[in-house]
Order: sequence, then structure tokens, then C-alpha cells
Amino acid sequence: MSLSDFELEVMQLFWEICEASAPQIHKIIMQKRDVKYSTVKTIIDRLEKKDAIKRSRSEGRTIYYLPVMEKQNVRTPLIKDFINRVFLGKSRPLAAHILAQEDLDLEDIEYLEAVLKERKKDIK
Amino acid sequence: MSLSDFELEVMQLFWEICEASAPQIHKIIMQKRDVKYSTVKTIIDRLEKKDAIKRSRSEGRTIYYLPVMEKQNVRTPLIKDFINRVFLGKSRPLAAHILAQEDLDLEDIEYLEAVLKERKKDIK
DNA sequence: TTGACATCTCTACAGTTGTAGATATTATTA
DNA sequence: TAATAATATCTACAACTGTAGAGATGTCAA
Repeated sequence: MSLSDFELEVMQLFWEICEASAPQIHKIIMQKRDVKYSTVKTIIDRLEKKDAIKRSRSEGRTIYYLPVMEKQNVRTPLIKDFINRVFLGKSRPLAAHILAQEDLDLEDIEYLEAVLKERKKDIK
Repeated sequence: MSLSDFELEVMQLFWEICEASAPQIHKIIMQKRDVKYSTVKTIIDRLEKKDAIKRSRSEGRTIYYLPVMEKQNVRTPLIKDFINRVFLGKSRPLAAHILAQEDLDLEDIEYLEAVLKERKKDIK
């Protein structure tokens, strides 16, 4: 079951802070944009229905949730899909674009060089 | 104006073959999936309305179209957006994933090493 | 010329998504 | 305890998207 943009945004927060309630998530998102509480709660309900998160405990009226879907299990197919949709299935031009154009500092570059070197070893 | 998945799929064909008619596009897509002509034509109409393609000429009843939006101008913001949505704006983990996991042959690796080396030079 | 065919145009519809209001319910505080 | 605030639940809706049918219209072969 795939996640919408907003659902993914909320999942990112769950992955980061792990256990969270709807009011908490709402407050965090409100720091960036103006969204009503009920909107956020709807997204959380949909995530629950999709078994992406589950209720962990209650505190008064407040329900706390935990992520169930794992970050890597969500990201990996998204990457595959993106490469298919945008780059006709070819990884190289996407990789090249990121390495050449996207935001990377020296440490990133050196890390990526190491990743490449490792990959090269495996491939041979 | 953003493009839907299907619209992007059709744009990829226009970028590849440049001038094309709706029946041509339909035939190509039919090699992969069963979609009615009118479905494809609807997508093409929407692309035209979005000024992603334009009519170039007619031949009998058949209308030929040319791409207007350019591949790089579509791809670049999609990449940015993807990194934001899926990797919280951080390029490095996406790059690392591709370099470590996605389909790349030795030639790709060596090409990417060169890209990285070039980037490193610029950054310093 | 006329009928079959190809193509275009227009309209429609259901699923998903972002959005939020209304209302119910529980907790807290005066 | 009674009012107020916080939270949950339920319902709704418009835009976008993939999908396609119906009908109009132009083209070409017999």
C-alpha cells in the first residue's frame, strides 16, 4: 500500500521521534505551515488504517502511535519507482545528477567516494 | 505546472522520439499495457493544455505534437522534490543508496567516480 | 460515391488526496 | 460540580488522475 505525500511527511516524523500523538505531530507541522488539527488527524487515521502506524498507549484522551512500516521498506521501492518514472529505469543519470548538482559537502563527497570504491570491489 | 505519472510517461516518449501523434504513442504504450486509445488521447490533451507539448502539423486527420517542456527542466525539480519528500532534503543518503544498491555496471561506476572527482575539485 | 475505418472531441466517473467542519467525549480547572 | 479546553470521531468535498465510452468527422479504398 503506497503512501501519499502528506502521509509520507507524517511518517518521516514518526521515524524521527518514534512515539507520538496527533496533537504533537500537528504542532510540529504547524511550525512550517498552517494546517488544521483535524487535517493532520485524518492523515494519521489513514496511516493507521494502512497499518503504517499503530496505537501504542493512551494518556487521558490522547492516543500515542508508533511507526510500523520501516523507513527502508518504504524508501527502497520509492527510489526504484522514481528511477523508473523519471529516468526510464536507468540509475546512472540520476546518480550523476545528484553527484554533480545537488547539495553535498566535502565530507559527503568523500563518503560517497568510499561507497563507490566498495561497490566497485563487489562488482568485479 | 506539475505532471502526473501518466503524463510524465508520455512526455518521456515525446522526449525520445520528438514528433509523434496520439495513435503512435498509443501503439507504443500498448506494447506494455492494455490502455484504450481515448485514455492516451486524454493524457495528450492534458499535456497540450499544460503547454508541455504543442501541435506541430497535421497529416489527414492525424495531429502531430512536439515536446515543449524540456527534459532537464522537468527532471531537476522532480529530483529536488523527491529528496525533500523522501530524504528530508538530504542528498547524501539517496546518493549512497543508489551507488550501493541500484543497478550499475562497471562503466557506470567509473563514470560516476569521474563525476565525483570533478565535483570535489570544484568544491575545494 | 459511399461505406468502413481511423482519429478527434467531449463527457463522465470512481479512487485518491488534501483539506477541514461539526459534533461527541473526556480532562481540567475555577 | 459546572464550564472550558483538548482531543477524538465522523462526514464531506473539491481537485487531480487514470480510465474510457459515445459520437462526430474526416479519409481512403472499392
